[in-house]
Amino acid sequence: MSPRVSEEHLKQRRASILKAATGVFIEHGYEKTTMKHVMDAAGVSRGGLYQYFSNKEDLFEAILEEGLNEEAEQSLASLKKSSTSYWHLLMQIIFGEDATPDTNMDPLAPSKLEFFITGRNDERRRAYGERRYEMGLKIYADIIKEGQQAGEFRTTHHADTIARSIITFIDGLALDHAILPEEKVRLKEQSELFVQYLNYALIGADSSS
Amino acid sequence: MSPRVSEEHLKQRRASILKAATGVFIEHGYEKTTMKHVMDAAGVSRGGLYQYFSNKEDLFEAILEEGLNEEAEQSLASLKKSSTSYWHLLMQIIFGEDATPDTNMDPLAPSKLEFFITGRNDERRRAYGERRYEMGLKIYADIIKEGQQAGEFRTTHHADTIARSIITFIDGLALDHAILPEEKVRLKEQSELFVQYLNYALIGADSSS
Amino acid sequence: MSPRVSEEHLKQRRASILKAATGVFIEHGYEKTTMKHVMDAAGVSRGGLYQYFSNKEDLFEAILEEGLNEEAEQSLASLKKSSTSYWHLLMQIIFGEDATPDTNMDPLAPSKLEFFITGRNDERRRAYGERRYEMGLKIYADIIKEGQQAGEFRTTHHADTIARSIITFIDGLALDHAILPEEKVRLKEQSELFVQYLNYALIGADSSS
Amino acid sequence: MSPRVSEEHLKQRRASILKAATGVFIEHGYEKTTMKHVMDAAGVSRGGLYQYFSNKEDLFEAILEEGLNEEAEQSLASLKKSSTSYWHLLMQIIFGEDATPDTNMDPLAPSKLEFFITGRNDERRRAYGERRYEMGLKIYADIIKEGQQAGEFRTTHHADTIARSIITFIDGLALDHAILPEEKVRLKEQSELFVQYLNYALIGADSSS
DNA sequence: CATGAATGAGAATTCATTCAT
DNA sequence: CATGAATGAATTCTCATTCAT
Repeated sequence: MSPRVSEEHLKQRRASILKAATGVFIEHGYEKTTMKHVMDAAGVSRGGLYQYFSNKEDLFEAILEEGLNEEAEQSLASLKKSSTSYWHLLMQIIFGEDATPDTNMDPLAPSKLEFFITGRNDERRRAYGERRYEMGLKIYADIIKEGQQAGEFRTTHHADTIARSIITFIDGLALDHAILPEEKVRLKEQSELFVQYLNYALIGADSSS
Repeated sequence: MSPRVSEEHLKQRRASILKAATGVFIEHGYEKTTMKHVMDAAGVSRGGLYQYFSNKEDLFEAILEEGLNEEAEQSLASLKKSSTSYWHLLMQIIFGEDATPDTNMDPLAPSKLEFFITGRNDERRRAYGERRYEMGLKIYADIIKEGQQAGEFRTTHHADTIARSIITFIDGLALDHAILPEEKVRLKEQSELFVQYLNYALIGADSSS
Repeated sequence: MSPRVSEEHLKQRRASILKAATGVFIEHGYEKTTMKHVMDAAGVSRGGLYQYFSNKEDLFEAILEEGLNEEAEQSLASLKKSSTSYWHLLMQIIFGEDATPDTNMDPLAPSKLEFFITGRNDERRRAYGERRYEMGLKIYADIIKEGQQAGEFRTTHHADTIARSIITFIDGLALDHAILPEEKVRLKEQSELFVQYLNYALIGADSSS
Repeated sequence: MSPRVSEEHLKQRRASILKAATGVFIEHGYEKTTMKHVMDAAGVSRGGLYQYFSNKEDLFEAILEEGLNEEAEQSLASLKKSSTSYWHLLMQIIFGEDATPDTNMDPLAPSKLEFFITGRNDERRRAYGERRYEMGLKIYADIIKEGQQAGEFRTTHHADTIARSIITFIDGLALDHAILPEEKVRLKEQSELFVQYLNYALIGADSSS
């Protein structure tokens, strides 16, 4: 009744395919990646691959979900540790643990953009994208709202609008970073300026970093 | 022998293909558009189409160039008329004639993003994207610099950094607008907030809209 | 070592697979049915299924054999009970117990036709089909011959030819019934006409039902 | 504007593909035939084949239509020439020009049966099959009706029912002929018996062979 | 015996691009 | 110049069957 191959093995295999696929997607991008690429990278047969993921879209979404889980855990952890201030918490969520603008970017980000842009006319994909957007939005908006209630942030602007702007900016950066070489995007400088923007919008005084 | 067909005719034919193709790219996006789509929309034969544009990429770039020309002319014209202030000029370039944030977006924008994102590993395309980025950057940077020299803008930030951020923000908006329904992006609200910040960063007084 | 699992159990398992498979073949037809369909319907694992039947063909033939056994038993039983007349016996074998044309048809018939038609170029399948044909033919032919010897049937036509015609007609009906909706085939009317045909061929007088 | 390749050439090419495909379908049957088979037999490239027929189903239906046209013309021609009697006309339509049961059968018949049987759960195919059935039915039914009105045929049975039985019988013969070797089907003997009965049912006199 | 993961041959279909007319 | 027939490389996906556990 129970599978002869340990469930652990299955999970590992799935994970290894996912990992290999992630690498492939990073290298070739979503559109250019073929199932053959993944097969070769993961060392799986055609049928084996399709056993785990019924098509490229499914495969990519699985990767997205994985990422989501990681992010979620991370931000949750952050939330708890960062008692100092809502501002600091926000910075942590945006820039990671050290709350400081840096040069690192999710290497899969370009493919993600591709995935959603090329699929913008597909109902299913679109809905999926919207759900993800809402989730991200909520995280930022909630913190901002709490900060406003706690009196740390000013209420001049809707928490929602600011949250949206955070996403917009991050998306914009990801986009430019995907297309342009680092020396043209100047991730760090732009991020710093953006932090100032947020500081202005949330706190008002010019106490930038 | 002089050409059989008047050069004028050729130009017109080319323009009509370009126009039809633009519509097709807007509707289907870059990747999903096939040469057949364009042929049908433009009422050209396969061979005819290839006579003018040697492949899909070439065709799309031609459309991009056309757009560039229009924009260039427009901004040049704007430049001349807008004697009032550099601020007003900047707004005009960003938001068009009326210098006011609105809901309109270049309908071809999503396809442009597609074009550059999916082609990010292609040397040729990448170089082309960079050139375009530089051109856009220069326009914003120049105005900001001039505004700074004229004393209208403060020099707290590098003109260049602000110019980049403008592009990043616009790209981010375009991206989200491509993927999400308008009620989720809130183009106008986001734009207004951004303008407010720009005003703060360049001029300083908190004279929000 | 004696077998671990009782032979009874094995038989039952086999029978349950066969039953489930029959349902699947009826629903999807022979070609469209996949082993997966059968597995799911029978609640057997892939390996389990192959333990009992080494491939789809084997599985289907097993079903055919089962059917054959049933039919054989049935007709044998009929043979014994029906002492009234050879005519009545013939009707019973063709139309079942009540010896009357009705609307019922073997639901598996369409798949059987598929099986033999699509496999007509396969030596093995062809031979199998021929054997079955011969068996069916013999049953009809024997009764007719006996009826002729008993003087009940006239000898104008070869028993063999009439027997063949019975099969041809039944096959034709099964075929049309498989393809067309009942209201187009008119099973009953056609059957009645056919009975008349037989009556004509065997007895001659127009004493139709 | 007009094609550079003569329309004649196009038709010929299409016809040649159709002819080659017919041969392939006769040899392998509908299901087993692949587009590759057709390509090779017709000496067309993959793309070329798909230019003319968008898939296997389309291709096969085109062949069916061709056949229909031929048959239609033939029967129409027959209709006109055969002034002798309705009976003779009927025989001509069933058995061809010479109005005599013989051993010839449409070599494509098995594939046709396959096509409709394996596609019996497909809405489109089913509808197509029904349409064809109706057409065939009408031809037979009309003649019988006319014969009845002319007093040549008796009205004991509905023209419609007899027409259906003719089709059923022919289908049954085609089926058995597809599966069994000629010496088992005995096309000729069966046909003769059937004709005899038809004669009895329509005319009544027992003028058997 | 049972299990179901893994295999891989094979089929269908699409589309950019070429080239004879 | 214009035309559209022809090409064929590429890709996706399916499924019967095998075999290690």
